[in-house]
Amino acid sequence: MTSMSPDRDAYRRPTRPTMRDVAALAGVGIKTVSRVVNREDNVSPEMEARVRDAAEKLGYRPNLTASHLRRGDGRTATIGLLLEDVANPFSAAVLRAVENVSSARGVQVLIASLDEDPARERELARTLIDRQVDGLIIAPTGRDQSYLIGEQRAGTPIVFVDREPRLIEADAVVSTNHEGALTAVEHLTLRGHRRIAYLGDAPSIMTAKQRFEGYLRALENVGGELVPELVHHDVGTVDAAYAATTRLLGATDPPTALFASQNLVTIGATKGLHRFGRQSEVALVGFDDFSLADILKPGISVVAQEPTEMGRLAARLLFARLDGDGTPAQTHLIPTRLIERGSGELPPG
Amino acid sequence: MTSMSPDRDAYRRPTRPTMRDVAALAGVGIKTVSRVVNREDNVSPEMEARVRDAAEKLGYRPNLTASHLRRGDGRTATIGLLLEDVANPFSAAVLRAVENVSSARGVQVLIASLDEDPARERELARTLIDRQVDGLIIAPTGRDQSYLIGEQRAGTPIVFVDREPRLIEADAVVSTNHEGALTAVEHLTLRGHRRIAYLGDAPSIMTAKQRFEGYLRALENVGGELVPELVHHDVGTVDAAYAATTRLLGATDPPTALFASQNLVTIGATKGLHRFGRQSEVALVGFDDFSLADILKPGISVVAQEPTEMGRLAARLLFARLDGDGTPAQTHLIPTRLIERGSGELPPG
DNA sequence: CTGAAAGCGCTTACAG
DNA sequence: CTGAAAGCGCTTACAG
Repeated sequence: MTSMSPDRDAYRRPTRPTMRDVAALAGVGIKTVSRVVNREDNVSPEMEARVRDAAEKLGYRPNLTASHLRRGDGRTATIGLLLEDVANPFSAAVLRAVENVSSARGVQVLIASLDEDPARERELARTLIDRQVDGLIIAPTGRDQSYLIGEQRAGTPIVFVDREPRLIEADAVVSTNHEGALTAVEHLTLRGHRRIAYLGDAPSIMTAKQRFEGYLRALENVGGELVPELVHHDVGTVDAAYAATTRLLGATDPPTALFASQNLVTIGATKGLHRFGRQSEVALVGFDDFSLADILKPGISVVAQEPTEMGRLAARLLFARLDGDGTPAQTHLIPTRLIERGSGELPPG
Repeated sequence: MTSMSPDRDAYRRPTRPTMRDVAALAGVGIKTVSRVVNREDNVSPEMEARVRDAAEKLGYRPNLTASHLRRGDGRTATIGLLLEDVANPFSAAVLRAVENVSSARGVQVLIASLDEDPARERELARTLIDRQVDGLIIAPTGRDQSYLIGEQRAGTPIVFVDREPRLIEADAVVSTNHEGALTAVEHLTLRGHRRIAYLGDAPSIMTAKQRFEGYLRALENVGGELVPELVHHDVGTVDAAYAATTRLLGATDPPTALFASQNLVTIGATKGLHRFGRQSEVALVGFDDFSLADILKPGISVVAQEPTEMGRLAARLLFARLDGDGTPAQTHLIPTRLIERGSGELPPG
């Protein structure tokens, strides 16, 4: 005999031993090997020893993919996680929390970044479902997730994180975006600021829109009016925020305070302020906390989110569905928390 | 007829339509459905239309898991990625780079964090391989990866990233740890520092050991001697580094400079220096760059790594193996780069 | 251009 | 306690 499973010599990938090979070497039926591999009862110690020896000798490893295909529940012990950008600290914290909950259950996580591309969102969601993930956690980027209704009905639970579902009913875990932004900007108006600039993502992104509306509400509450020159939408990166801040500071009538609607934007704004030495003159409150915000001079005041808590809850909700939870879908609001560190407490010019 | 694939009504998961269901509805053979789904040639437009209609009507989605099982090459278009902690910015950057290369090839990424737990490393590596990943990229935590030799021989290519393989020959992509640390500490000795503290991970971690050796070499080069009180091993988190820095600063004969051997440690040391207002007196050079290091006062000088480049190269090497590359395994050294920002240029007290 | 039969590696459902 | 047969959803290898 020259090789196991001889028919497969033509394939590029070297042959791996199968249960059949182990059974043949041990001189037992394939079902007995299956029993030993799966630690089922009703195997004599002698049989078990023979099977284990043979498996060891061949370097046998079970093919989980084949096993899942045949198993009754159709489960693969894999979930999919679609986030904006896994390299963003917020997304990375969500990912890590989801991983922790999943790994405690022996479930693996397939991840992908969407980069604000709705076409990519649909394609990746479909691909993951076609790969038989047991469930999906998604921070959607498009304005319509109705394409997931069929999958949901077909039994794949879907949980939204960070951003709410649109045109589909599903569990969701999101920050109190409107209230958080309102709190942040009120913190500035309370100190007398009226010329408060807004820096944030395109309002097509729901969270950005909600935060912008919180900003508007805070202005309204003090009878302030929207000053178009102070509003910068489509600012979603460190560089864009830096550039926008530079422009704002160079204007004839610059703002006395900035509200930055997400972590990268806050960092870019901070860099802009430092670049022109204005960090102790122009106030700044950011949405979402970030590393070292407390060490800068002044410290950066933020409305902090709870990405770890959000990821953990999203994963728990998903597994609850997989465990049979049939209660109506619900949106879970995770409160934000104002952290005063100095930059948000600076008085107007 | 009340349901498709009637035998499966007993299972918890609602039934999904299969190729058989589509074939039955379209009134064609299952192989014709397979041809249409896989966009093979030799299908009449009429047949194709009937199949597409039926698939659409049923909401049919192909089961990629079953497809992979039967396909000749045994590939699943999935790779595994095992990193220290996906929430660490270094790991997150590696992950994102691997994802970019993979997604361009239509390959999905299964990720997991190892948390410096060798048992977890072995278990997760095995699990991923049992799930039929096409290849594995790993930043190992244990001191022995010989357990992977069998898998490697059986055809699963393995590429190491950040940390070199031990007791197995495989491709690797690592930073010039020794040289980088040497450069960092020489940068300090050149300015006259002799009492230079070391803060870093347990030397059982190869990269930490190499960086520590670079530190030692730099001291030797100026005839300096190792001062045990200045060496803090087993410092791997922000909090631990903060605590160690606090102790160092409170000593009767404190160091004039610090070398921090990774990003979290540098951040913790920075916090410690700021806490006691010593950031402009005690010099600091960190290994691995981090966000906002340039905005702090003084800016934090670092020896920067290239996590994005490392992840990209690791993924490319893996796919080259999958494409048949049979050249000997090689370790690729990615140079580090000293960035002067102020903290590393402070003179000795 | 089309489809029936066999099989991927495993588990289920039985029979002994 | 053990194992032969059938089948998970699909593709391969053929035959027409």
